[in-house]
Amino acid sequence: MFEVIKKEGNARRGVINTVHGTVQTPAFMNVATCGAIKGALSAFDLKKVKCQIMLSNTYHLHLRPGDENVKALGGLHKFTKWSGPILTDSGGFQVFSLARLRNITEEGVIFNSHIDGHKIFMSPEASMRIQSNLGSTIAMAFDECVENPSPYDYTKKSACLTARWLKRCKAEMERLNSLETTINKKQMLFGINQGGIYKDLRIEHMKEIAELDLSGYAIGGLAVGEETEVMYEIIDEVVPYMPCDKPRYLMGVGTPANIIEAVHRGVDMFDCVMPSRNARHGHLFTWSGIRNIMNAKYMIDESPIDEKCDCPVCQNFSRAYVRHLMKAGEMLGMRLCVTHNLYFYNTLLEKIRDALDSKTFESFYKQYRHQLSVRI
RNA sequence: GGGAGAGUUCCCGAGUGGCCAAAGGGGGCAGACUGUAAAUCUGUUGCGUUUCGCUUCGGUGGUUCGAAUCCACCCUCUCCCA
Repeated sequence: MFEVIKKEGNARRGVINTVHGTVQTPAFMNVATCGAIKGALSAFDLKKVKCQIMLSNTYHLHLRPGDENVKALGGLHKFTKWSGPILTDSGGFQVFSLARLRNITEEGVIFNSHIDGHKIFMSPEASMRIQSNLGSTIAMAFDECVENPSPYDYTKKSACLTARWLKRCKAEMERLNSLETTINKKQMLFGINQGGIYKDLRIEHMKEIAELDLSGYAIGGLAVGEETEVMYEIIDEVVPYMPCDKPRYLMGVGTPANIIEAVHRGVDMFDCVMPSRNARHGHLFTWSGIRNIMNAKYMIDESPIDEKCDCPVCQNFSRAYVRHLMKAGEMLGMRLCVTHNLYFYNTLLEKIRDALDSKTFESFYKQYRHQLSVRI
């Protein structure tokens, strides 16, 4: 399933083998919450931006078009025409991010749909059933994500609940994978570490879930309010307790600098809405730093978004043109920006892998850990 | 030639004696965004020596303690009648 090929310090170069193909790690997962990259990119476009693995969302696809319908249509791969690996997030984060009125119990969570407000019940079993219907490559455990900082006692209670839920997720997934009608009978399950900003809770929780022998382990509940340095400290504390022979996934992170720092600390997988969302707002990542293409200074600038980038956008269009499209509200503007940013992220991870392959990651780390955050 | 109406800040447009440097949009400028309720949200948009001063609501003059707001004349535009 997963193999570490090379190591440099704590950083790891690996391969995940799945029924939908291999993922070279460290890897960035391209976020297609509702089955499409926001900014009008399809599965065909994902190939052009060097995407290895796509991420979609249990909650969103459950609400529409409905996971039963996706199953009837042959599963998410056939539906979206993305044939590579897909990871589905469990909906746990949505409970955290969009449910003001929610009721969390041992059994699960009741909260309101963001579309029409109707009551939704989500539980470990329900999340697993939905993800099984979607037929994703990797299913995420249904967890509770607490904001940082949260009180110690609440965080502890929550982490314990997430651990109990994980056992239910595993049991339900095994049951579903054994059914004749299941689309992907080799669906993998990743557990999620929680514990807020408390090191003892994080470690205790990680030790407990590591025993379940899942396909991979994620660090959740970070980049949700705490200082960046605190996030790095938590990663440093937790990684030693994560199984060496399983992929490590830092959920929802992050900036290019965050990713470089996390790889340095032993993380293998990432996902983040930042490259796509920020692109839609004209905020572009380059090898020289961060550029807001909407700024007036690009009005008559004929150079590409990034001179060092060989993406289709930088190979063809000027800053002035992209800026114009964005200012004019043309859909193409967003599409080009999202294309560039995802290409940049996927290339960043590719360069990280190349550096690990050639044992030069340490110098790569020193060169880029600050440079990519500079505003230009 | 006769009648009616209108001219407000970059644009549209509200304001009809003081609480008006002037609502609200748009546009401009800038910022935020981390398992996507986000093509969203926030700030700013006359000048300056900035808890205050100056200039500004078509122009000129006037009334008033005080005028974008009232009066007179002028200019421009729109519509209706000849």
